[in-house]
Amino acid sequence: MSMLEATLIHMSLRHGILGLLAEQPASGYDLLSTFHETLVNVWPATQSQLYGELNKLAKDGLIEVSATGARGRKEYTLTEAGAAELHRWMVDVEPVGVARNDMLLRVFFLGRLSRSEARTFLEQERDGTEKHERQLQAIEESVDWDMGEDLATYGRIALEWGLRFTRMQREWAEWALERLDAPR
Amino acid sequence: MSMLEATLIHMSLRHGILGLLAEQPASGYDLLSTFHETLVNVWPATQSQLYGELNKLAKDGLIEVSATGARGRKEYTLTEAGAAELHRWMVDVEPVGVARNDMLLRVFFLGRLSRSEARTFLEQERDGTEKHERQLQAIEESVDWDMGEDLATYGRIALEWGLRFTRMQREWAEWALERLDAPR
DNA sequence: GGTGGCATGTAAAAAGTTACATGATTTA
DNA sequence: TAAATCATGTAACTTTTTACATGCCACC
Repeated sequence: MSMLEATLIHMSLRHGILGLLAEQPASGYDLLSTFHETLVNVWPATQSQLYGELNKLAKDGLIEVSATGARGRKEYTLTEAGAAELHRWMVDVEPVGVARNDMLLRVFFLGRLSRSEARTFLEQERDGTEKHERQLQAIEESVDWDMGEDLATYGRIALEWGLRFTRMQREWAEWALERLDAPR
Repeated sequence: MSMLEATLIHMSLRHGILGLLAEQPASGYDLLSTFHETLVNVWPATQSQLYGELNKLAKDGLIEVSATGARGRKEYTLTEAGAAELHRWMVDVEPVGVARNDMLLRVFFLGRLSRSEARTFLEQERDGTEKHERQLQAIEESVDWDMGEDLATYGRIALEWGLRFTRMQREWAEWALERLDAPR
């Protein structure tokens, strides 16, 4: 694969790391916390994947070790090449959007279940979504969004997506349950 | 890995195939059409993946070749074991739900862009979502939903999710654009 | 006789998950 | 001094994508 082609492929974990390091230098351990705490609903990453990608990014010159600390800690900093790649991904690469929804896949096949089983399925979906909705509401209320940091400013906008998504999905499940009882 | 554990892992492509074969026997080619036409927004599958999975499913006894036709066509039928596995997945396996959204990941990093670039990003998102919304509306209007088939009955419920999702996301992008111009 | 659609497959690489593995440092 | 946390890595496997590969059959 040529260098030109290499710049066109996806790898959003890579860009998630670059985006976080654009805010401030961090270790793999630091980044893992952020992926688990802040980005878990948007781009989950495992420890294994993260450490592997950090080494690849360093090898590719998009990040570099800017400090070493106790316990083998390596603090990474974004390079100019890394900042350029982040910017390119932000403005030139069209988002893929959401795909693959195993809940909706089941919905297509609800005809294989009894009416009662289908109702239980949709009720569980409604309740699970409502639970998630309340978790997001709790985050909204607990975080200080006026702190002036970019990640908070735009994190609030991402959270709004989640709040609207969970409300939408809960209402959809309620609608589907009504339709199930009066399908025709 | 034991047989017991094997029944607990994900593999929704597998269950997408089982679900479609539960409606009626079909060849890989038939199934590929359905994945591209009906399930593309829910569970995309490539030709390569599909044919490979069909052979695995046959080997595992969840489907079987019920007829052969011209050009090497193999028509598959769901076995009892396959129907049982489909049912198990429908009622016993909790949906994973939506994860990984590379559009929202970019939103977290919008602070790295100029105000103008960030606005362009959100406008593109709004316009792209609106286009998708209109495509789904066109499907809703063109399909005969009263045909009495399960896949249509529940496909309509899945489509409703898409209609509500695209409306939600378009409205969210509009909200985000307003907030961008009056952020504080 | 050529084109388009029907029909199935393999190979290689990328991306993601789970489990295994090790060790240092801080804090109670 | 024991437990919790910090800290990084490897190995095996699964899932998904992209590209390559082949050939039959119906229709014009």
